[in-house]
Amino acid sequence: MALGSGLQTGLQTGLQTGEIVRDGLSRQVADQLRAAILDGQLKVDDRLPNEEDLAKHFGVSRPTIREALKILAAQNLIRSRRGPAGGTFVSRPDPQGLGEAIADAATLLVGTGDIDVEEMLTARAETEAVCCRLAATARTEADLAALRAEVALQRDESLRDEDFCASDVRFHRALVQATHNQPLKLMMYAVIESFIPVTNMLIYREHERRRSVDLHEQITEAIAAGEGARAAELMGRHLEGMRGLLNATLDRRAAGRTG
Amino acid sequence: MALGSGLQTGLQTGLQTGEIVRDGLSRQVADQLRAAILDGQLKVDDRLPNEEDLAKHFGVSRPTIREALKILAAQNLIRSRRGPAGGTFVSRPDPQGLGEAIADAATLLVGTGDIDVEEMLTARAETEAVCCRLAATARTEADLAALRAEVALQRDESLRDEDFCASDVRFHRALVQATHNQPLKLMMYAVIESFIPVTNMLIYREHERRRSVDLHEQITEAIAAGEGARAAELMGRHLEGMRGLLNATLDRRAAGRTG
DNA sequence: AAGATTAAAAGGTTTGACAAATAGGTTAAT
DNA sequence: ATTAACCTATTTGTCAAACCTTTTAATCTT
Repeated sequence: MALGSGLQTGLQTGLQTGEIVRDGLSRQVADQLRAAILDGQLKVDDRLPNEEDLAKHFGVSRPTIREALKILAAQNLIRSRRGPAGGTFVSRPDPQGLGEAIADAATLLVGTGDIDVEEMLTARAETEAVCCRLAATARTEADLAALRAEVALQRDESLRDEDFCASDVRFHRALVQATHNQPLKLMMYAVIESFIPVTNMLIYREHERRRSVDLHEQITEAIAAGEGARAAELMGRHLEGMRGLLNATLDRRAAGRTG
Repeated sequence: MALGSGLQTGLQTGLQTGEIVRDGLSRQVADQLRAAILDGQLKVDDRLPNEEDLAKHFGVSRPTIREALKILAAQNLIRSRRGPAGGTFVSRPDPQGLGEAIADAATLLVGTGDIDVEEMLTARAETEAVCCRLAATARTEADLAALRAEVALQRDESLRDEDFCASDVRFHRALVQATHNQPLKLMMYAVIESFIPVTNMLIYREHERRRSVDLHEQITEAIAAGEGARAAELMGRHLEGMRGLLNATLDRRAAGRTG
């Protein structure tokens, strides 16, 4: 779309109405462009006018436009390239990028104690059980192969803890993939990219890994057999085990701090 | 923290190494500041140096610093105030803002047809069933009051469809709140802020609303009675009903397009 | 002591310029 | 004719220096 047509400017400059301004011309410009993208006025891969034209269109300077574009780029709504044939384009929405943002936020939330680990394990247990059930009916052979590959890797005793955790994350990622449900996948990014790493960081130092691998394997085979309920039940047991270990770990840390 | 101490600059300017630069000094500055925040070098409510000092510290210009700060502000990691005693501060992480980002992404995914409505309803059914089960044990009287208030509102036949949908969203929000599980709440933002509105937009024009309200009421009372399984089952039925209506709607639209 | 005035600090915005990357065409050499 | 090197225009990226607006706190006035 050429923009220019439907897109209103209507920015609130400080000089005019004196009404409540949600601070910042760049913010307002970003909001309007975002609205245009979400409304479908600007479609995926559409090219926006160049920065100078945008500046003219909105009646602001180029640095202000650039700040606005940076905001949208930070939200993965647009991307920019230099050169002729370059410019700013509407991005295809990308769950991956969103996952990173979620992971950052969740990391912070856990760090500040705003997220209780107990609650986190409950959320994991419930949502991953859902994935197990759906995966049991929707999984393909490729999905099973991916799950089994991670189990096999985790059986390697010489694997460093760090790599074990990475494999654990991939296992759960593959589990979600096996549901073949895009929206669920989107939601589960919060779990995969942040809750799982956080849990691992807390636990795996003292966790004998074999029990985890055994459960991973049993879950995989239950899914392969189409037994969703059993897979879900195993996942619940897996996380219950973690809950116990986690509490022990936290207790020991608390004791170490006071003693 | 005063910054300056632990924070390395080490930006890759175009003139130097010629190595792969992930485009943009502002991006690099933002990445470093973000890392400092996530590492805990910069704690919540810490004040960053003013923009001019940051520019000096990183060896870039003020507009570049401002772009970097806009990126972080867009991710709700920092906030800025004017005036002396003003400045840029590390924000308390805020699930609300993250939820909006998830909602934006989900809205786009639905808009571009990357999300299948069938899959969406499955995801809704499964995850909201989880909420029902947890809410049945964790809900407080205040939660029940909130749920009942929305049901009562929805009983009003003179309510405009638009307001009915808004109430529907609030009902589901209250349902999630009743689980008293922060991480689950975080995940459910995708459902609440985008999947539900999308579903409503597609359906409620032709939906006799009474059946929905009846189910909402039954779900609420099941939760009040602590019968999580029954609440989950009712929610499943609710969404199954929607699935039928939705297919009928889509079929009719497809027919109207060709005929 | 209470209120009005004012100065300073900080972010917000503008202007104008130059740098770097890159697609595409042009020219020169094979 | 083909290929390689080079130019050129376009667009984002960066910089520098100023000015504006908002907010706070110290100062002055009453």
